[in-house]
Amino acid sequence: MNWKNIFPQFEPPLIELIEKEAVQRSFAAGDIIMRTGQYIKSTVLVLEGRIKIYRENQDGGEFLIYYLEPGQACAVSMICAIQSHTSELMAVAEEDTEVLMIPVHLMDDMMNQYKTWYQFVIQTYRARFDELLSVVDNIAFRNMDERLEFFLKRYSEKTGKKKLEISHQQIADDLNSSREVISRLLKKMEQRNLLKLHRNMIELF
Amino acid sequence: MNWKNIFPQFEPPLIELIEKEAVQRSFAAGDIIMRTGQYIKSTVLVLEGRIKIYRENQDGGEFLIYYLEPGQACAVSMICAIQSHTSELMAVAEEDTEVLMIPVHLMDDMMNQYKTWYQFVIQTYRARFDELLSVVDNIAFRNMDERLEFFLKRYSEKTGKKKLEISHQQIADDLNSSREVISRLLKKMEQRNLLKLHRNMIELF
DNA sequence: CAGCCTTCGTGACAGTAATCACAGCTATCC
DNA sequence: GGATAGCTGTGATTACTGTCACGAAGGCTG
Repeated sequence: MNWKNIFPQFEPPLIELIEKEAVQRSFAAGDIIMRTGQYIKSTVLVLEGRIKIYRENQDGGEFLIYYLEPGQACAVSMICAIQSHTSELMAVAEEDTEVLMIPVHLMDDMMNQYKTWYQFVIQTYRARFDELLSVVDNIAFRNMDERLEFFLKRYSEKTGKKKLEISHQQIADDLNSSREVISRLLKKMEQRNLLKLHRNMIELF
Repeated sequence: MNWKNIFPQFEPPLIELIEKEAVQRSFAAGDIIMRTGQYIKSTVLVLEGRIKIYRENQDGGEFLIYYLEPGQACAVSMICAIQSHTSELMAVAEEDTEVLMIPVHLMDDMMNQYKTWYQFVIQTYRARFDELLSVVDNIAFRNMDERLEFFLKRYSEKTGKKKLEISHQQIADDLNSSREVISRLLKKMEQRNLLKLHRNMIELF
């Protein structure tokens, strides 16, 4: 696929280098791209699809941090890559996903030689840091009802759809809550005329 | 003061540059170093003392993110600096504090020219990102009692003391909880023989 | 010493969310 | 069509936390 349209900001020599050295790879929906504690060998750029980045704790609980979309990159994989650390996060393909994997050992040179790459990396750091901060905001200051509204809004923006094909259980998992709580809150939102509930689908107004 | 000992990893030409261009500044305990929404003009390196970085919400709630110690730098100020964004966090001197302020406009060149600076910045990003992640872990997965234990442990490590001079109210603020809750939990911990309570002081065992 | 402020202890109550229990409903697969 | 599995709705109960109320104790100041 023609990935240059997805990263139009990259300068031609950088594109050439990536073309030569990077590996393109496909993941099916549900595939695990990176798991907690795994050693990182590549920086991941998303070309197509959607990747869910989440935190996992020992007793099976999970917690959504953010989604990665085409044109975005995994900040963790960059930072870890540069320092050869392991990842502290899980990454799973939410849809069928295409990524470009750039070997770690190229990172240093790329940072030095290609201004557009350097800017992209800095940009990525900041964006992820901000998203992480807004996650903290939400769990620290908001109740589940507000967090749920925020989640649905974000999900709709990310997928570009008003009809969200997602089950209550999945939402509960992402918010580290339980299905019953989410069902009840959704019901209340339906009564407030913010949305309409269907099977396996939530229609936002 | 001789700050070179605090950043021994910097290469000599970088030290010269900083010596020439950076401004050293003192803050008294309690001074606000950076406030939410403020435009950032300098990157802050901590020489002495301790800076508390926290998030503030509209109704006066606050939430501790992390502390900065001598030898550390504010990742936010770096990212924001490079991109001329505003800060989303508050920074307050917890003790009398000395910092070095490096004007924003030098950042790009420093990143390109000084390997040790580049590494320091990357290192800082990663460290702050990780700390932020552990904050998320705590509020997402842990109850107040565990969060309190974690807080006390971290506080003790950061100050290097077993006798923490801090009031229940201050702890409650940092954890975005209330004084009564903290008092009760501390009492329980005292009964479990983990610590001893005094006025304005908590003695860890 | 008397007044005052801050800190701390504790009981009572309320609201949020997690958990358990169970029932109905839809879709799919033999 | 009947069995089965997954999704949804709802009540009852419980645990945790935040809020209100009030009192006691320590320390500071005039």
